[in-house]
Amino acid sequence: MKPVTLKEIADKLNISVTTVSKALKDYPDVSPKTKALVKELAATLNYTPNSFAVNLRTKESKTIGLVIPEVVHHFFSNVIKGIISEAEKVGYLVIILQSNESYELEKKQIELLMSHRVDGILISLANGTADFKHLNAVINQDKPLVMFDKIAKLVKCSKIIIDDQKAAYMATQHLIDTGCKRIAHFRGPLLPQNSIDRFLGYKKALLDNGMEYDPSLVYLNDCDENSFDDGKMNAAKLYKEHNDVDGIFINTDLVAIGAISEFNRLGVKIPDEISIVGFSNWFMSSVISPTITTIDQPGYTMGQIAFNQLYKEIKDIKNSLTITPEIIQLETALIKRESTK
Amino acid sequence: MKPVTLKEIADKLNISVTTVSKALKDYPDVSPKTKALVKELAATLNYTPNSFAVNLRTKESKTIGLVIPEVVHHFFSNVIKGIISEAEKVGYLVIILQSNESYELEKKQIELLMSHRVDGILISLANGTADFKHLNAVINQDKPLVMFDKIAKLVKCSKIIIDDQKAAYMATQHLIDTGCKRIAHFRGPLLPQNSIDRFLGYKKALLDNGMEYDPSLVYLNDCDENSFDDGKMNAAKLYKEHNDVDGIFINTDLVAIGAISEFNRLGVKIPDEISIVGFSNWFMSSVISPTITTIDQPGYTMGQIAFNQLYKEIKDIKNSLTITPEIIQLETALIKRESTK
DNA sequence: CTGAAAGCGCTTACAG
DNA sequence: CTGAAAGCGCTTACAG
Repeated sequence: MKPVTLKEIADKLNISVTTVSKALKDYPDVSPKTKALVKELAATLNYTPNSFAVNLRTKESKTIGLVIPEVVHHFFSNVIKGIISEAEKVGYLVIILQSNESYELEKKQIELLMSHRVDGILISLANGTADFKHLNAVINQDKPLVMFDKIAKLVKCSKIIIDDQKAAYMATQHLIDTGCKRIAHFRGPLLPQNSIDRFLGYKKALLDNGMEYDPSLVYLNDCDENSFDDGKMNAAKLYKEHNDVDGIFINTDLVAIGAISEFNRLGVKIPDEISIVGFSNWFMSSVISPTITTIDQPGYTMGQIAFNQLYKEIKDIKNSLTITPEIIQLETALIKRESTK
Repeated sequence: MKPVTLKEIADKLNISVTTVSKALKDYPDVSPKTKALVKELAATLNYTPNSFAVNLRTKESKTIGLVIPEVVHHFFSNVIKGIISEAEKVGYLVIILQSNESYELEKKQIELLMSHRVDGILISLANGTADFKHLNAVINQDKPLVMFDKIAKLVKCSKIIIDDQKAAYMATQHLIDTGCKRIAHFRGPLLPQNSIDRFLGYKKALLDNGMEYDPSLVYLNDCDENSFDDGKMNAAKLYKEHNDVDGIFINTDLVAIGAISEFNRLGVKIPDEISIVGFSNWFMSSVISPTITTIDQPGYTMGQIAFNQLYKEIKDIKNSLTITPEIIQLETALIKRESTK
């Protein structure tokens, strides 16, 4: 069963394709009678415009691309959900691609999306990304690009973020306020901006409170991920190297869960012997034992706002307006639970 | 900066568009010299074919649609990952839409994908879906459709599933083997085929072991979801109504986690007073306390196989072959952990 | 080996 | 109010 075309409707009604097209789009210069006839026939024939032809004519696909480091991830899947739900409201579809935290793959995915001529691109950077040519290439082709969560400060585009430094400060301050005297930090990978900012927030909180900053208490991950195993490994290392540590601020809840699992295994009592604050408020953190004190990061909202910003820029470019990049910062909150006193 | 077209290349080289097109696609009837010239210029100009035009000509978009009940979901996000990664290998892009477990939305999403003329559709049904017209409409338009995990037996298309009945039987048998005498079942919502099959497996295991099947021990969810709160609520109800129950087979790990949280709150010891087996092997189940005995369900593999089956059918239809629907069943395994003896 | 021509299905500026 | 015509950028059967 072949899809119905404008021509078939036109032929059956003995009018021109032009008139059919205009009637369906409610142009004012078509008689109500013709409009009614056309619309009725279109409905009974189940006509839907051939989007390939429409795309070619209008040069837009009503489709955006999303490049994300990892789909199986509590925070990112919430972002995806927020993006999809907003896109739907305005008839946009979302193509999702993973970078697996790899710069090479991220670059490839961007090129793929560009060659498929999506109307705009949403991206959260891979941890391995340190070069931004592929992103600037998008902007240079007048294609809107919006970054969220994991951004590059040097790329000139809109960014939806949280204040990682402030949130990390809040987390560390909470450890201090609840009596911790020697606080370590699991920093995650080296490159990403939010690792850097969270680290800076941690450090600033220590110094502001007159505490010593000891670089040997900052633990990096081996590779470009933030995994459960990173938490286990760093917890084991910390336990051997710095038995006097009584608090840890950990980059990501998943890593915190790994650390807790290791401390449980070692018989280290949380929060009596060591307090832990995570980051991101993964669902898991509220059901694990002990439940984890963490920073709530509004993934769903971030997705919604990121899409809407991109959509705005798509419309602006269509209307030949110049885009002025915006930085939108979302609020975070400390969620107190059992892993701190 | 406007994208480069074939015409521009042709003009610069003083040859025809036809020849340029053929040269780029390595047609045998173009001289090696011309090919080299064209390819070189195309590369320096950074030419990429306009996919809108290609789609219109070839009537295919190299894009598939995926309709899924929920993105923020451990099992489904693994499936998504499997689908995307396989699609990428053959140059296919994936548009993801959510049904939110609603039949109405699912129907709308299917229509959206059809009107965007994706090459095929992958779907896992919403719990609320009991009518299959929207799915048959896809098939009737010769568009390949492949279902996975949550399927409709009555729709004639390929299906990638696990043997839910057998897996549920295995889970229940494990409870029996570890000494449970009175076993309840949290069944989830009423409609979906895998709820039905898991229930049947549970019942069969009881009867095969000469145990009584008591319908009052089967707990349904209030709405069409499988949530943490369903687990809490049903656990609370069960505790009041059937204090003698010493084992529960629970439809989904997330619900099992809710139940465990409630039993922890009530001071019911797991597995000493009550044993629990979940379903799906969510990551969380391996880190919560107690860790949960469950059925491992290979989401990533299921996604890969589902895409490859769809891809095969897309190619078959392109070659005017008739599709013979296939049912592919994946193996599951019981993962023994602390929530059972 | 090269190219003119038709056509995929639509939209829209223009003429009547 | 209606419609002929051009064109979006490509592919491919056909002619030379």
